[in-house]
Amino acid sequence: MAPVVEALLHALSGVPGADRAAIERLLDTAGGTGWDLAIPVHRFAAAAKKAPNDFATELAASLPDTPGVARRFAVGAYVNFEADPAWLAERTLAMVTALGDRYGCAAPTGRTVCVEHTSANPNAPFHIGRVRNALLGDTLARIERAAGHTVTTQYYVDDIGRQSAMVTWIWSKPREAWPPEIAATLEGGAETEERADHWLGRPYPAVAAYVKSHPEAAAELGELGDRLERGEDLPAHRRFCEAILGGMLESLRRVHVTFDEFVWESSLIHDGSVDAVIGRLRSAPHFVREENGALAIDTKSYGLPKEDERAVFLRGNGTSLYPTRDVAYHLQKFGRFERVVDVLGQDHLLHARTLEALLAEIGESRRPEFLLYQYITLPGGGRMSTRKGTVVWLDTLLDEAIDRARAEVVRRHPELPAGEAEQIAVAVASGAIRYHIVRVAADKAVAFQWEDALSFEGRSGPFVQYAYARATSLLRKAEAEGVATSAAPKGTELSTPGERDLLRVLARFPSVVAAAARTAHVHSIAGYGHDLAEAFNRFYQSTPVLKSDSERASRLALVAASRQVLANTLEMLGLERLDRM
RNA sequence: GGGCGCGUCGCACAGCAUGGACCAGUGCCCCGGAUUCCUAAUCCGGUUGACGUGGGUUCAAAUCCCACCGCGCCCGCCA
Repeated sequence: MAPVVEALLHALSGVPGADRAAIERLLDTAGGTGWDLAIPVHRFAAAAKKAPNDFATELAASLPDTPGVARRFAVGAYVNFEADPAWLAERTLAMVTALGDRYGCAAPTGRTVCVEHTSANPNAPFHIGRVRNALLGDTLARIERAAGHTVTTQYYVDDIGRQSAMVTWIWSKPREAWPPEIAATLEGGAETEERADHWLGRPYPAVAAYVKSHPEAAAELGELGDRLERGEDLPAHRRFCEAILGGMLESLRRVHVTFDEFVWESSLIHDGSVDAVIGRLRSAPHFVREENGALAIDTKSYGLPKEDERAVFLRGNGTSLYPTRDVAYHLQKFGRFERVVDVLGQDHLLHARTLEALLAEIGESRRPEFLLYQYITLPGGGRMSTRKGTVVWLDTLLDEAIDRARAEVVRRHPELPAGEAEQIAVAVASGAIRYHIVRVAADKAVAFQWEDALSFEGRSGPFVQYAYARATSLLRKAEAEGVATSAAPKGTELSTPGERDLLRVLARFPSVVAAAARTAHVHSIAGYGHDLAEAFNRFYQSTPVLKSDSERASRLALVAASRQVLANTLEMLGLERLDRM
């Protein structure tokens, strides 16, 4: 592309507006036309006061020869550049081979990025309404790493506040003292058989309902919340939180989501950083004191869509609120990272704006970047809510996916040992779920559908995994038969339409990754994975490799490169690579 | 009421940032085909569209602007 830009720049010198930026913006890979690069010239023709079609014809004729460009010609008001296919093939394969795992990745930038995601309260098992945050965040972190940054992922654990206190509140009471409607939730379960998050989280919805209609219980709970914030009762509470969090993380590990660091909300209170924030907010420009002693910031000048136009940061009873602690958390992050990214449900938008306002009030100029996403709703519509009990657990979905995948594996490969079949089933299941969630743009609401989530065909994770398995098994066979792969594949031997299409998709990968990082469009990597797998499958179906003669070594090199790029794509999406499936 | 987001074949999505060959691409569904040949979780062919509505800007609008309609979310001394 760069040489073509230079050629155009040279040929268009003297035309007003024909600068490098304009050319780069207009020059694009031509869609279904079959040409590799194309540029519309209307704009330049107008500037030169000529008819667009004539201008294009003249421009095409006046362009200097460019390495890698086989042909250049005008069609209507467009100038097309057809790449020399052999040149493109050899260059692409050489690049993939040389870079290997790093193909598609940018050179290290040295910039540090913190991606905070998931951060679900440790009070119940992980449900699929929450999994979008985890998958978006985890995949974004992988993309940012590929973009050359040094990435740290953080999980902010909320162990302060009433929601978090509910579990401790109920479990700290002797079982005989539990209200019957809460105790009933334990029936049919077995402590020794269920994972901690499932077992300890069982009464949570009932507790939430109970305290709504029982003021004395609500008061007790509020008191516990305050004690926790003051640092009392913390060890017991921490044990419950850790037990449940441990279970939730187990669910997340099943879909290959892990974290570099955990930041406990209580630690920000106990190390004094929340107090420091409160002190700074007290002397902020728009500080106001409410009647009962609560402290707030007047947010009129920030244009928040809040009716009362103020953000309370300290309750009348002297305890802090979530936004206040979040300011402390962000100051901590700003101190360690150059960029700070928060993955948030779009219902937290107002909170994000409030956070920005509070940061401005204390004179902090840095801001986090927000990746906002819409929720996954129930099949009939409506939010999943742990408190309302309207959820599908991630574990339930995974178990179902594994069952279906296992059935498929056994049907296809009855000879496989059970252990290997199971391993494949697990990989296919998690791949299907990850891909299904991440393939849709974050700002699109998604209604959960079992059949869609569990699809192993078409635009799915297993589709991409399958292409990789095919490539792997082909190369395995080549090795077993002692067939050599060319170290210097000849572009002229890779000239079928299927090969050229595949080569083009391979060549596209680095710019797809760069664009995904720039826009935080995580779903575009999923889209690329499908395109690549599709191109490979078409090639595979239409072109013999091991059974070919003179082209065999070159074709094997193409297969090896495809396998490499499929591997890099799968890694970026967090899907397992399977040698067979 | 105010704010944010979304609205594209029957269903589910991509394309919108930077308008350009888009009489719009993909998957599912439906119909028909491909396995003596490297894995048929695949491939090939067929059917399916007022890009929510109306206006505007432009040589050019799914893409930008305005208004309206529909849906979702938010507007707590919850998180």
